[in-house]
Amino acid sequence: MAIRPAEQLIHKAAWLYYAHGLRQDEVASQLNISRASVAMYLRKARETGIVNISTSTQLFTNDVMARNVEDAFGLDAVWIAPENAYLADPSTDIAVLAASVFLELVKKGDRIGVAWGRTVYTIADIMSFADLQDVTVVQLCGNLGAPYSYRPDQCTMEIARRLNAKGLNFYAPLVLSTEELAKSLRAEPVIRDQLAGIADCDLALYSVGAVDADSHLVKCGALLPAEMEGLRSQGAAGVIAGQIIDAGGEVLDCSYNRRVISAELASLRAIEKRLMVVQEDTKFEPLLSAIAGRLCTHLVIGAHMAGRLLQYAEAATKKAS
Amino acid sequence: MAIRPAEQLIHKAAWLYYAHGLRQDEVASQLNISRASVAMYLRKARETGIVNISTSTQLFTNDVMARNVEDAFGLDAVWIAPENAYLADPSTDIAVLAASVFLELVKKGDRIGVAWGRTVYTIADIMSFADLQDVTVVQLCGNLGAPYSYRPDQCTMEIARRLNAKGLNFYAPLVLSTEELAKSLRAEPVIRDQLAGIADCDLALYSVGAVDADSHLVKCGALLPAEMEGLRSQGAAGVIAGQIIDAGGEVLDCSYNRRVISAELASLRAIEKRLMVVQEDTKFEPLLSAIAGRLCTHLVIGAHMAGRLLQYAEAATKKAS
DNA sequence: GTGCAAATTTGACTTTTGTCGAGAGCCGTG
DNA sequence: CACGGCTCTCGACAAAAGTCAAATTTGCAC
Repeated sequence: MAIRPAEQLIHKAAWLYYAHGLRQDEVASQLNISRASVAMYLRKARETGIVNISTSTQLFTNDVMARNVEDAFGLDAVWIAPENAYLADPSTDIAVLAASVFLELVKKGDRIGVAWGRTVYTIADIMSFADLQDVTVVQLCGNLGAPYSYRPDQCTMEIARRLNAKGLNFYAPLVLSTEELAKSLRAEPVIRDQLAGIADCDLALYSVGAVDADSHLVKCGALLPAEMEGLRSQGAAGVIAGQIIDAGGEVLDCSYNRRVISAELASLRAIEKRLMVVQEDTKFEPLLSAIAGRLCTHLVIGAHMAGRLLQYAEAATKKAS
Repeated sequence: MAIRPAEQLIHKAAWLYYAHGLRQDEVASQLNISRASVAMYLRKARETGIVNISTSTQLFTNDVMARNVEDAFGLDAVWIAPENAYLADPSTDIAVLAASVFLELVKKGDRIGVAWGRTVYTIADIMSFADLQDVTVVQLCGNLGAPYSYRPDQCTMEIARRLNAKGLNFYAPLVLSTEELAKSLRAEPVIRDQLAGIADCDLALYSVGAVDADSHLVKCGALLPAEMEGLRSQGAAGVIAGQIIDAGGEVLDCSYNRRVISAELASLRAIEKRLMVVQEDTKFEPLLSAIAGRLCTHLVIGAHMAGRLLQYAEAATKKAS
């Protein structure tokens, strides 16, 4: 794509307006266009990441509670969205915060792994645009036709689009009907390369799923409610990138997991920054499992969840002493 | 400085407005303050770097001319401000561009070396605020009481202030009256550490000075016009961080240079990214010397200067063939 | 060339934002 | 405790930015 003249104009308008601080009508007269056009160009500039407006997330890290959670669970960084707060929809607040944190963690040239779920898609949806060069977004797990609009490949592609980055999709289903087929598929060069490339990521973005009938795996038909219940009694504690993990944060030994095409937990752990975002309060145990399995170094949660984590940590300390 | 309640409010207002996209009156009602206060908080948020508005400098790197200059002189990156352009004051444009480029090059945790001069001070003055954590700004050369408001230490401190970074000043004059004194001073632990720390910088920001009666060195009384003229006939071609360099970009062997307290050129060359900004068209030869001495890897200049550079490169190529 | 659809641009209008002086609250001081 | 000096806050007005339907241009197939 060559630099179209329109693009040039957007750049110039954005430059004069944001860098030089001219008013829209001044920009308009400099470029010999109407002010309305300038307004439109500026909107496009914001939407395409030519200008970047980012707010510091300091407010949320400076929180004493965040520090405590970091210390108690040995995490690199924790952000806590105040839930009692002044917003209509508190769960959106976590996603907005997560999007800001995510953008703050991304560096030029990074390779980013993205998993799938309602949370991740919400983040992708509200994330502002940026113009990162040389960034690659890779999908962490296979695809699943979802009844909703957030399929794994869509999460990946949407985030790639927002960052002006390259998106790398997984050309495989998340779960297959037999273990043999899954094994063969994993051996396919295309898939194998994709799986191997996951460990090279600099940053991962995912949430953790609950093991219940409301799970996406159930809603998307990958598992029946009864199967899910069965897995739970076998020790299933959470869902990471489409895989079932136990309370220790390890892959549960079950047929389902063997039929899944997804990132190996070892590959995920090889990623330096693992950003986990948890919106729902019901995901307390799944989150504990993920932390236990060292699947998360950076965490974005709500104030209530943070409270529960600290309470849990305190109880554990007391018992130990 | 503890987090004052006002600061907290600024953060919240900025967060609701910029991250959540609420209108000012909505923010006002959420926080139970008047809309006028919100507007004021938002201005403060922008001024203190709590929110960051940055425009992509792509427009200027994508320029064909910039690419040509990069290739012709083996530079890592070149930005060219269009001088024929739509702006009242073209020389400001270079400084504004330089400030944007500078902010784009700075990374968290960086150590930044800053020299001194009208250009550098102009950049510091128009640079927008940012909230970089763990950034250190160090002064590249000794101090000089200037008749203007841009003393070396002020350049350093102003940039540090804008970045919300730590500023490290040089507690020494730029030039001493005897070589012996300069030598002793350089051996002082405080000064020695400072000088040694320069090579550890990740980024340097400086301009190059001309060898004439208009030079800062003359205006600030470090050198008499006649002395400057004398140095010129001895091969002086430019001024870098208060030192005289020859056409090859090496330190000129002269008494003045031996009396100066400033970064060694070898230390400067050890800095990965050396951002040089040249506003005045008269600094053509000095710039060539600086490039010859590999004192610049990243360059911000005006279109006219770029034209002269390319013309020069072309002539040199022709002569060679 | 001609006609049509899509994209772009514009002027007029509405909404949102910036600004300023007045007034309220706060604190150390005489 | 009254007094200035200080900062913070507010209401009202002016300025700027966003929006939309209509007009214009552009691109393209025929």
